[in-house]
Amino acid sequence: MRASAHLGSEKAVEMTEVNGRLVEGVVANLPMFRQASRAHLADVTRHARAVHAPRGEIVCRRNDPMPGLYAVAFGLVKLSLGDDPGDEKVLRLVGPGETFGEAVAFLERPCPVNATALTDTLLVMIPSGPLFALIERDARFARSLIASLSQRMHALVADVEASALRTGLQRVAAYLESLTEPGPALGSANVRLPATKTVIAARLGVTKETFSRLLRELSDLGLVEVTRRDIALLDRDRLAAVARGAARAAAEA
Amino acid sequence: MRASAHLGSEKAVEMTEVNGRLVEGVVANLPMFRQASRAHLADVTRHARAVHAPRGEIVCRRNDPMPGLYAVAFGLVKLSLGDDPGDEKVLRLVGPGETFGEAVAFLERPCPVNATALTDTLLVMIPSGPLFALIERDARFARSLIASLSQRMHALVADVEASALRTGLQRVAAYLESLTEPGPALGSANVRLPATKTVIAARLGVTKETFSRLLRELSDLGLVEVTRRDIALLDRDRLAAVARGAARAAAEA
DNA sequence: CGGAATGTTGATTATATTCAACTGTTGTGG
DNA sequence: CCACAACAGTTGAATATAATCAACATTCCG
Repeated sequence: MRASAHLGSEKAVEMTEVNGRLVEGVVANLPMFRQASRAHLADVTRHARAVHAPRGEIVCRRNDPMPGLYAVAFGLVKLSLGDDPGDEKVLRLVGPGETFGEAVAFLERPCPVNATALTDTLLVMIPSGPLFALIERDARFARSLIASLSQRMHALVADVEASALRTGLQRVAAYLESLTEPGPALGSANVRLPATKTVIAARLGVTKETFSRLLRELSDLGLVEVTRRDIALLDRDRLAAVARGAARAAAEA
Repeated sequence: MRASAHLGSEKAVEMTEVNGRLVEGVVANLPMFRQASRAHLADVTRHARAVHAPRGEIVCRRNDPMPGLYAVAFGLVKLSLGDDPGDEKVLRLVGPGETFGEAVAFLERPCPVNATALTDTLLVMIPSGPLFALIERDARFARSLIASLSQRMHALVADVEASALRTGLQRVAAYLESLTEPGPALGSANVRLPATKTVIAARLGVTKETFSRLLRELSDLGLVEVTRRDIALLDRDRLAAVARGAARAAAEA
C-alpha cells in the first residue's frame, strides 16, 4: 500500500481506488451495515482491507490472534474444528456476502477455528477497533450486530440439535432440502453441493464413507439422483419425511 | 401487583418493596448490567418481574413466544432440546446469576429450547422492549450484551467440538475437571454434580446408562471415587490426561 | 498425460444405545 | 413416622449406528 505512493503509477492508484470501491461495496452490502449512514460506513471501510486467499490457503489458524471480522466478497471459506485434517468437524461454510469472526473479534480471544479458503477467495477484514467505535456511535449498528450474533447462535443450536438427535440419514435429507431455494416445496428440484463430498460430510458430522453410503441409500429409495456434485431431488415430500424421521415410512411408501 | 394498592395492607406493600429490591439486586449483579448507570438500571427493573417456578415446572416450552430474557436469582434451570423426555439433549444448566434467552429475545422468534426448573427457582424476566431501549441509550450496555452473546457462542462451539471429536470418557473426564474451582490443579479435589446423573448425562450427550458405566470406568482406573452426587477427583493429572485423549496411557500408568 | 485428490465399496470393529431387570433413594400422604 | 409409589441409578446382554481399515475407481488439475 505504502509502496504505491513511491511507484506513483496511474495503474497503482487505479488499483487502490478499485480496491477501495470493492471494499466499500462488500461492506455496504453486509446485513450488519445496511442501516449505517454513509459517514459511518466510510469510517469503517477506511480501516478495512482486502485479503486474497488462493484455494487451500489457511486464512486463520486455530489459536491465532483474530484482528477483526472477515467478510467474504467471493469464494468459499471453511470454518472447521480439529487439528488433524481427515478427522475434522466443519462448523460452517461461509460464502459471498457472509461474515465470520464476529464473536471472536469482540472477545479479543484467539481464533477457536481453522478458516480455510476452499476456492480462490477474496475477503475483507474489518479490524475490531472501528467496530467498537461504531457500536458507540450508532445504536442501529449495535442492534444489527446483536441480531447477527443471535441468528448465528440459532443456527448453531439447530446444528447441535441435528447432531444430537438425528441420524446421519435424517441430517443428509434435511441438508439437501436446505439447499433448495426457500419457498414452497415443488415436486422436484436440482441442487449442487457447495464443496467436495468430503467437506460436506464433515459439515454433517459423518465420514466421507458414511456420506457416500447415505447418498446411495437415498438414491436406492428413489428420492434423489446423484451426478457428481449435482443432486436431483426427485421426491421432496418423501425426502422431507425422511428428514423428519420417517425413514421406514419413506422406504415403504 | 395492581391489587396491592386496593388492599393497601402494609404487608402487601412490604412484599412489593421486597420484590422490587430483589429484582433490582438480581439485575444489578448481572455482568450485562454491571456498567449501567442507576437511572438506566431503574428503567429496566421497573419493567422486569419476578417469576417463581417450583421444581419440575416448565418455564418455557419449545416454540412458545419468548417475552424477554430470564435471569436466575436462585435455583437451577435446564435448557434442553428434544420433545421426548428420556431422549433429550441438555444444552446448558443455568444457575444463580446467569441468564438465558438473550439470543431469542432479540430475534422475536419462538423459544428454540425447553426451559425446566430442576429445583425451586426464582427467575427475573426482563422484557425485550426495555432492553432494546437500553441498547439505544447506553453503548456500554450494548457492548456488554455483545460480549455476553459472544461468550455464549464460544461455549457452544466448545461443546460442539467436544461432542464431535471426543469420546464419552473424554467428555466425562473434562466435565469433572471443569467442576473444580478455577486455579492450579492440585492433587485432588471434591466436586458435586449440580443435577441428577440422568441430567448430567444428557448434558454430556450420552445416556444415563453410558454415563454410569463411564464413571465406573474412571473409578476402576482409580481416578475418581463416586458417592452419590459427590465425586472425589483422586488424580487430577491423569484425569486431565484422559480428558485430552490419553485413555490408554492413563490405564497403563 | 500422469499424479494427487476425491469418491466408492466391502469387511471389520468400536462406541454407545436400547431393552430389560433389578436396586437404591426420595418425598409424600396416611 | 413409616409405607409406598415415583424417580434415579446400576448392571448385563443384545443391538444399532457409524467409524475405521483397506482396496479400488474416478476425477481433477497442472
